[in-house]
Amino acid sequence: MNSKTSQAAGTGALPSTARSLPIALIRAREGVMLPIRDMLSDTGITEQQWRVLRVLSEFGPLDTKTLADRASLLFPSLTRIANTLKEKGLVTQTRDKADRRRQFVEITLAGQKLIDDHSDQAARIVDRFKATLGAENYEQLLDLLARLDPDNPG
Amino acid sequence: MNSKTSQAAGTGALPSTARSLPIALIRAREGVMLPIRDMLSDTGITEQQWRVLRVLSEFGPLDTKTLADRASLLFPSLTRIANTLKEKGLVTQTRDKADRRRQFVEITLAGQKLIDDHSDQAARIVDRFKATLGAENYEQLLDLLARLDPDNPG
DNA sequence: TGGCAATAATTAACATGTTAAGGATTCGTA
DNA sequence: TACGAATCCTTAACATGTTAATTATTGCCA
Repeated sequence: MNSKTSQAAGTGALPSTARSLPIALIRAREGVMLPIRDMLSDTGITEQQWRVLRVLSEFGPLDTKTLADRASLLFPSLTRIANTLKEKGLVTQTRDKADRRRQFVEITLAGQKLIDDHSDQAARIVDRFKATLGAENYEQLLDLLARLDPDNPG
Repeated sequence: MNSKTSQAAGTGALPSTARSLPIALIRAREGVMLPIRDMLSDTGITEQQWRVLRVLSEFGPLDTKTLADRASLLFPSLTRIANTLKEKGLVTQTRDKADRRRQFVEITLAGQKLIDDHSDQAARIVDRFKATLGAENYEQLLDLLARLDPDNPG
């Protein structure tokens, strides 16, 4: 035990771990992902793979960089995930003919079907959290979180 | 591209991935951890190892279960992290004599020194985020995040 | 007291996060 | 037009996240 435990806000000292922002973010993410992982458990895909499919479904075929950006994944992760999804037949990957360094990823019919088959259930999960916090708080939470993202225009 | 893109709130449809709570949580965590990882880069320990040391420093010796709880780590992760920290001489581990299944973890002097040597810098990082959002918003953010944690008494 | 359920922790196996290094291709420009 | 810098992506290596199986110990109770 040291001398820096549970201070008031803004004192320039470290907060108690119980009021730590990183830990709070982890716990919240854990709570939010729980029902989503549960929903995905019978599909055999992970939350990250689901995220990639969702982005592709929303925006259409994307180059790897844009896809990584919108799905919030690092390149090395995306490389592996794209390979996995290809093996599962949920996406296809084609090389850009104009710039042979670039790749385009596109969702397949099977991939789109997986999204369609679960979008209602996913929407209910979102609505449940919205109800938990109240619509107004939910929107403000999204805004506050966005302000912590350095890549955000805000 | 499907038909379920960018709906108003509470319509029962999936939101655009740009307003997705899981993605917002990931991005925010990314933004918050960036300066912390930066601070830790010269110590050779990870953010999770830092979290474990912080909890031990705050609460004193803890059994593995309580430690996992307070540091928001799963058991398998904690097992590995505890071994790593032991090898680095930052914690010690002792078996409970009353119940030989249980282990207690305790921070060492070297571990405490690592915390002390960085607590000012860590506190400045926290204060910067507090200033970014404003103290009031910062506290509300912590409260909203806590309400998404199922293990929370709220 | 013998045996089975419950608990604490570890191990295993696989996916992802993270940083650094390496390949392939393109671009800019001297 | 040759060549070095920049870009896109992959691979490598290690740490963590996640789920399931396993081990060791304790507790319960017939």
